[in-house]
Amino acid sequence: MKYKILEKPTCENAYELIQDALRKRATIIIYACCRVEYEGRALSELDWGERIIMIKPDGAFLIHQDKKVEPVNWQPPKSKTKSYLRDDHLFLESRRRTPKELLTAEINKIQFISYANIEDYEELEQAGYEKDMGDMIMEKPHMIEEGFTPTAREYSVEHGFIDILGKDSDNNLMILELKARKAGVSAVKQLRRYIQDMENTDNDYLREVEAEKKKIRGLLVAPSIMDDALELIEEEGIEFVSVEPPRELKRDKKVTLDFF
Amino acid sequence: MKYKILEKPTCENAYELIQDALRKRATIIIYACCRVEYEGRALSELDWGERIIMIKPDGAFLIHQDKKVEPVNWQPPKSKTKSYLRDDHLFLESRRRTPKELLTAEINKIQFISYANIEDYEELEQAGYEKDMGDMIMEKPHMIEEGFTPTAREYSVEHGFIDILGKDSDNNLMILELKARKAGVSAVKQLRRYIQDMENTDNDYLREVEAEKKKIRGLLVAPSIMDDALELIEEEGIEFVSVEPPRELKRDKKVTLDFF
DNA sequence: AAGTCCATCTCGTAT
DNA sequence: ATACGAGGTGGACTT
Repeated sequence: MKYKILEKPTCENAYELIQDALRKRATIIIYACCRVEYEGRALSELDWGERIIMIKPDGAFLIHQDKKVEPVNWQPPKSKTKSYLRDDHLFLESRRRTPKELLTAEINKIQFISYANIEDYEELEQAGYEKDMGDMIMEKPHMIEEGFTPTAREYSVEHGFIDILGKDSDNNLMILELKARKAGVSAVKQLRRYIQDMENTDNDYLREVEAEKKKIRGLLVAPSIMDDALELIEEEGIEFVSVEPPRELKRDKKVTLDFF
Repeated sequence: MKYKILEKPTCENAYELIQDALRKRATIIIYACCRVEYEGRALSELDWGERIIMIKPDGAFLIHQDKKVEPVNWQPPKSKTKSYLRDDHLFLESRRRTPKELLTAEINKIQFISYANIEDYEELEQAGYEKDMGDMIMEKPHMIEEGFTPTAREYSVEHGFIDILGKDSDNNLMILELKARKAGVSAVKQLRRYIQDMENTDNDYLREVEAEKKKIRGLLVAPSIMDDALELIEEEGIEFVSVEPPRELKRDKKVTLDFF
């Protein structure tokens, strides 16, 4: 059986179905009137009302109201779900060990309940992120400027990691800060801190730079930049390079490569 | 009618039900085999597989796989949903204006589809957040230390907002950074920046402090602190004060107040 | 409409 | 297990 639905079941019948579904590691959907309590990292209470409850085979537990993308209450994957009957009501408990968290839904009326063993073997293919930008720049450094040579990725400094470190054609040190979205003031400040870190820290790159009396160039690499960030950049002598994050899915890329 | 379910409907019948549900501003749940494409802030593609699709009356559109809390694809509230039939398949489109985003689900087989006008008039009551901590400290400043007097909340400085600004019993300036969860290195760095901002900026507080030759004290206020953050705090001369975020719901509070 | 910041952020990944 | 950072972050709030 692929799925099962009960309409307006008694709490007892719903309880049986849930036990069955939990054993079979199925995905459960319940449309019911419930009251919810959560205690763990924070504390919350939601009075009686109709909601959609979803319990996934990985232990994820979601309670959705009829608005917003996010569930009103939830537990993450690997939580343990239990159900029991008490005072003519159906209770659902989802428990997590670390951190210790407990979500309890008390149900008094069920419109419908279903479970299904969902068949899905696909994963989301996506593009357009900072990592994709970094990959692209490492592969095609000339898109930053002619003669740019990357020397390190995720280079650790006092205040974090420099996305890409490299040299220009005159052997000046280049510090690249990548943003996949419009860059704001915070990105400029971050880059400024990295530049200071490189100036202050005693390291191989800096010694080389000093020995050759070269400059340290800071480059903010993003598709676009906010006005106030642009002002700050000019004050700081930082450069801005406009680069769009690549919008090519791996699957499409593979097809292209296979083609040649 | 409160809700409606169709089991194994044709795409045509499902289409009719969806049109009906969208008119009635109902919440739609579909368990179906689909393919999904998204283009907007990023780009993604999800090949054929069974998923749960939820469309809420506020325009929120969610596609859930059988794992994780977060939907694999989604659109936020106020998105516009359209559905149409093409090549024997059912298409669902959810469109957003700013930023321009489009989510398209192509459905070839439906296990079941339902819609319901959910009755829920309750909102989540919650406690245990940074704001609650701030409220509590403003009300009972002595919990920071004897003689502490708050003078400002959300005080704007160069790099952000100081959670609480105040004075100790010797009239030294105190900068409080609040964290409702375990504080890490980043919280210390944030506080350090605020202290520097106050030292560098020409402002009333500082003039007063200088005139009286007083100190500026930085306090990290959180339930606990990570080891590396504690090391950094000691280096920086910042103080740590352990405060648990209050865990009292407004409803309970009101009841308590009514009682007396 | 755009910016800012918190969150039971979630989720991946490195340690 | 824990720490750290990115995210189509979402969502509330301010400007």
